[in-house]
Amino acid sequence: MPVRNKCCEQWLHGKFKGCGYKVTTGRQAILDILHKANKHLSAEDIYLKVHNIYPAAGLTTVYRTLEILEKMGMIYKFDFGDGRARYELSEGEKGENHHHHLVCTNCNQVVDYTDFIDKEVKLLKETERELSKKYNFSINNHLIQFYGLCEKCKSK
Amino acid sequence: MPVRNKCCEQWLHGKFKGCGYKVTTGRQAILDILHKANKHLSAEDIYLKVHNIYPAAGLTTVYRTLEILEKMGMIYKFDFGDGRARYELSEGEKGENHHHHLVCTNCNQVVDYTDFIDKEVKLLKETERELSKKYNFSINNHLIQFYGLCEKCKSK
DNA sequence: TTTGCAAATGACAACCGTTTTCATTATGAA
DNA sequence: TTCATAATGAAAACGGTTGTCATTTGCAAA
Ligand SMILES: [Mn+2]
Ligand SMILES: [Mn+2]
Ligand SMILES: [Zn+2]
Ligand SMILES: [Zn+2]
Repeated sequence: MPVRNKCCEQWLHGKFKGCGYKVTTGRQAILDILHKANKHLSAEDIYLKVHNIYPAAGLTTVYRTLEILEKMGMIYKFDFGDGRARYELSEGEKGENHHHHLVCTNCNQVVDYTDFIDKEVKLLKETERELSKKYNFSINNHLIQFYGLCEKCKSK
Repeated sequence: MPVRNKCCEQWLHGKFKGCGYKVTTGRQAILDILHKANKHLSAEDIYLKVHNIYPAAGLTTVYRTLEILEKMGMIYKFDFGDGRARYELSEGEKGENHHHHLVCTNCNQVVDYTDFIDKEVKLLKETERELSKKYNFSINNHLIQFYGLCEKCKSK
């Protein structure tokens, strides 16, 4: 029953109840792990960490919780090409933590970047608008990843 | 032994031999399917089509051929989130067929677009340059996908 | 053309991340 | 505290992909 982010508990309860979900020990532990992690965790990564502080937890619950958290918009799910999904907190309903990725195709290291997003965002918005019109899509998200070799890998 | 793109055969032979690969009936059939397909095919899609014109072919060979074609830069491999990889011809070494995608999150329809790429390319190049410098990455590819609802799905 | 050998192949099994099943347990409203 | 129901964990199932291995094929050399 370890809940680190006491501040969020009220908000969490409200958010979960609003969606018809119960706030359980396992779910709190998983959210806590995601809050403390600054990396892109796989389901198993999360399972192992949760298991440390709450040994009764099972991998199935991790998958189920991640599924509803994604559905609620609280986390993002990514595929970096290594055969397992990665998860990352979106920091709220509006995705305040939205960013893009730099992926090393050799060692799978992933770098978040937000530095150049301002310029990008302008063009993305425009592109979204034009694409929406032309193809009759209602666009509500995008994925941008750059692939290459990280510092270590390119020097080999 | 059905080879539709006779024109490419010479070039194909050279390209394969240059990489130390043999030109086999199965490989030709797979490349032929990819040439004629204007959609994003899964390994099984390709297997079924190949099987029609060359019944001896097996799924394993499809996977193996796709792997070397990707390594050679002749095809792109994509993940649109439905649990299976999709493949698409890159039309040559330099990837002349590079484009971006619009993905319907409801029915998984995928639309290629190149219309607005010119403007995008300019910014992408700049972003790549800055990211390369800042994070010491050598960038050689990118993935851009917009997610939303297609015409049919948004009207439900 | 024939030969010889390494590369390629196909049937099948194994792999592994994820999902489903089902009997048991925990949550939260009354 | 009680109770209906949602959530859970263990285990099995699932499905796309990869590995194994005996057989076949491409193709260079003779
Ligand atoms: Mn990230
Ligand atoms: Mn495409
Ligand atoms: Zn690397
Ligand atoms: Zn759709």
